[in-house]
Amino acid sequence: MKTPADTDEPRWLTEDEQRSWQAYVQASMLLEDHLDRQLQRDAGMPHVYYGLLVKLSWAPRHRMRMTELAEAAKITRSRLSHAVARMEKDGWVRREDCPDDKRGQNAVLTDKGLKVLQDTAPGHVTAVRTAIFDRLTPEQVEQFGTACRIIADGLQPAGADLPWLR
Amino acid sequence: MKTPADTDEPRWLTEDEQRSWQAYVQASMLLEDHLDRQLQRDAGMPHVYYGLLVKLSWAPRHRMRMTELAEAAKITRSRLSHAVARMEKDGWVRREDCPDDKRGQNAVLTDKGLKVLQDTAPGHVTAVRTAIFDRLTPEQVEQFGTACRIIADGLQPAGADLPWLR
DNA sequence: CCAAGATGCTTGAAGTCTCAAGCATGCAGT
DNA sequence: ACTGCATGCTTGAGACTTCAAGCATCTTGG
Repeated sequence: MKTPADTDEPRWLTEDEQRSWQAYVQASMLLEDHLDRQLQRDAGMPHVYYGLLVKLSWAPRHRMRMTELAEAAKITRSRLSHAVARMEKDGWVRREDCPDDKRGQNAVLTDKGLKVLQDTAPGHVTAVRTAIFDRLTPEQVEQFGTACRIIADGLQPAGADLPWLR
Repeated sequence: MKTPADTDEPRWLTEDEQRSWQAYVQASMLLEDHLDRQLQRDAGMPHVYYGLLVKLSWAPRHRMRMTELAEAAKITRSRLSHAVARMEKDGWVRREDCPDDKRGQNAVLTDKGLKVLQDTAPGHVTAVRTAIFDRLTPEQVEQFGTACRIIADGLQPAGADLPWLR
């Protein structure tokens, strides 16, 4: 249960850090819960699935390799497999063999999937805006984004495309 | 699928907002994943459960009413019920009838639970620090915390203790 | 005191996610 | 061409969460 690094007394969080950390944990809990509920109610899908549809809609020809999509959405391939399986049942997404790599699969956004996304987007954006951006000044938005970017960058495997460094 | 409010074209996110939003989504995904993995590996529990043990350890006499605990941790009562059931099996928490309200239950942190928490805390704090606080300036920590607090406040039912207003 | 509704918590089923394992294909070195 | 390992993706089982429903206890108004 202990790694060598843990045996030394760690640097605990300062009071300020503790407060910010608790604020983050609460915000992220409430936010995920809020958006999941909103999307489940209005579109019958969890927030992550919505994100997947969005990524696909942004992609050229509305299709992406599974691994690529998983990385873009920051989820595991396994999770994506299950998610696509589910959305395939709903007819929102279709699998397609990859021409150049017989192991590969493309996830393709269907017309039905696109329509669902278009119908759902306004309500979802409103929810996000109401929960966040209508409450923050442009400066705060920027600061919040900067912090998030730094955190995200720190957590991406140093060279996600340089696996031999890991 | 549409509520009246959705029929008007919504205010889409500006480019800056969109960027901050994507940064947040990615950061929160990566972070939850990272901490869940760390705690699962080192202590056999998901991040939420760790949070519950922490709240209990902070409470007077190491015990809290179920509803109180659920609200503190920003999770549903149902989720808490399942979580406590699981941790009760592990012997980390014990249920106790509430003296003044026969419907009520207290969740009580056991000695074993406290020990698990103490053993786990250093590694977890280090993970949090490495992922976040060692990467942000004190000013950024403050700004990040402020934004999170605003978001969290906006999502708590206006008067969580004033249900008749909802 | 009683009925009716509110509150506190739990339950089971269905949905989702994780983890480890597995299959098929690609690729590098010989 | 062949072996051995890497890569791309899927699968099933078990863990966790959600949702709706349920039971028991309080509380309020008559």
